[in-house]
Amino acid sequence: MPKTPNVEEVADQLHSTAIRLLRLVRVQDTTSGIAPARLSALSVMVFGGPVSLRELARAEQVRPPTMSRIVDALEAQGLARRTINTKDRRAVLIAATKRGQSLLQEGRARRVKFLASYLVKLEPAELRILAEGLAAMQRALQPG
Amino acid sequence: MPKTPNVEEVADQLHSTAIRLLRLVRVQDTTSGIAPARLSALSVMVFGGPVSLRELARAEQVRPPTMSRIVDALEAQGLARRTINTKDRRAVLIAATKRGQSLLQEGRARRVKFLASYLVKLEPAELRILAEGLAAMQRALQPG
DNA sequence: GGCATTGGTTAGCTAAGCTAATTATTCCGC
DNA sequence: GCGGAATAATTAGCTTAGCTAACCAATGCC
Repeated sequence: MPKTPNVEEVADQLHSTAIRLLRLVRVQDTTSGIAPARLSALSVMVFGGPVSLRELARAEQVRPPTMSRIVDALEAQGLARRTINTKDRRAVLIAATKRGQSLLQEGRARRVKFLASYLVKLEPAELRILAEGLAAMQRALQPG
Repeated sequence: MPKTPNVEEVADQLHSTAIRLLRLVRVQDTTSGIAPARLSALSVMVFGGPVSLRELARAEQVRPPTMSRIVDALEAQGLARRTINTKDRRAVLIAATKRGQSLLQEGRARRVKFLASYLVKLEPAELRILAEGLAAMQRALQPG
């Protein structure tokens, strides 16, 4: 029976491994031809559905004026669209276009495929442990 | 005996969990009063020792001119220092100052502590699985 | 109906990214 | 050991991404 690991130490490992992992997959994004901040904002719309600009800004940890210009750029590239919110005409509803959706999905698939190419080095048992650890982490990060 | 999970699916979960995790801890960096790109470059020096500008740029996936100015800023803030490399006088050696080191370590500690505050919600058995999964992931990401 | 609140944009700044061009070494071939 | 190619860094000048302050438009509430 292995001894229970120290929480701070696990957090430390987790932190640096996450950094390394994203640094690794980030290289794949250069192919997409879309700037990181825009890609990230687009991803929020694609996975969360139409959102107001404020929500989008909050999700991206950015101020509204910053997001306003990112959305300008996404619109100019035909990847997102502002639509009027009939419930509250102050707010806009921002949604990804078809093209924005597929572009994001392709980029994401590239990242995931690339990451998977590292995971195939693991034994089935290791992969299973990784999947279980991941599930535990997701529970931990859950709000509440 | 649980069945062996699908590699692509694990990669997918891993990817999105890593994104979520870093987005979560990033909030802690606002306290440090140092911009993200600088903090990240500083971290490379602190953990890897003195490096040339090119190495630093490569590590950060950035072009040399960009890194040159980040180092300018770090020097101006008294967090890093360029020293001459007597072996190759074209190149500079960039190192964190004492103050740069402690500033980074404090920031890192804040992030880790914050992350740890989520992990305490886990049962000892879950934490152990997480630690094992993490070890597997580190093996997978290892170059080679 | 008037006024505070809320959502978004505009203006104007700094920081962070890029390419192209310049300068200073180093390396290499002869 | 000299001259040219290659390499390390910086400078110049551009775009994108971040910010605050100021503004306009719609909502909401007494």
